[in-house]
Amino acid sequence: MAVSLVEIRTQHDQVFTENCPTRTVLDHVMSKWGILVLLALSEGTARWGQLRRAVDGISEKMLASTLRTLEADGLVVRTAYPEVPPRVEYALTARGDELMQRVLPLMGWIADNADEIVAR
Amino acid sequence: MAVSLVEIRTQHDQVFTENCPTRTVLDHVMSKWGILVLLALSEGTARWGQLRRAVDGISEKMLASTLRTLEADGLVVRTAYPEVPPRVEYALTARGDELMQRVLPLMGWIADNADEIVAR
DNA sequence: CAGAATCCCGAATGATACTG
DNA sequence: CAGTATCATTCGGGATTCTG
Repeated sequence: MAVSLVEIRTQHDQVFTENCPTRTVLDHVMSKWGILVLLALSEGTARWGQLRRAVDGISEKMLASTLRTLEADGLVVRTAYPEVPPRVEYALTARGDELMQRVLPLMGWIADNADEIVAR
Repeated sequence: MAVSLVEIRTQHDQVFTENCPTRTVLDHVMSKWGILVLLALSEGTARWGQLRRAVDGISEKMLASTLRTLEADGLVVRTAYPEVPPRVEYALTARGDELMQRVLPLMGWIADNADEIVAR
């Protein structure tokens, strides 16, 4: 796995420039809510209401639009069950799970170091 | 190292809630420009002009404010040399470097998968 | 060269109310 | 329960100009 920017560049000539697909993915995944929704889903399948409570502070509007973006990116799957009352479940796709394997160590580090960083 | 949200929670009771320091760090590091500036610096020390060119599309205003935020967070050091014309160098701190060790695998994965994700 | 200061617009976000 | 619709608002961020 590439562990330096130089290595990444050896395999991609146009990385992280404007209009590069990587910028789009960055915007979706690293967005304020995107990463928190993905984080919540990293624990497993969750329903709309669960996500709303798990992602502290998110509005219904932002949860909806974030989920739609992540679903369009193929990182999240939405499953609606034809029941009354309605039940809808969200889960990571295989690709989403792969992504979160890279994100979780980062989130762990942030959780460990946030106090010191913000304190200064 | 923590590799799941459950593990992270065992060590931190208030993780990723609103008003939690982690949210602040997330906003700084995962911001549109923050991560790209950090990425550019992961290759080593760089001057203002180099950063401006390395981070494609960034305005002077955003470069300045991003650098100030990252410096205040202790992730970047600024060194000004008392010369004419002025020379200023930016570099990752030890903490910044530690952070980027977690970020780079993620960026590599994004570079590898961005095309497929956006194509859909 | 390396910024700081100002002005300003539009997209992103939030709050609220409503619906299948 | 799981959303959508609408409106009000903020503020990220670009363009421009100026300075040590």
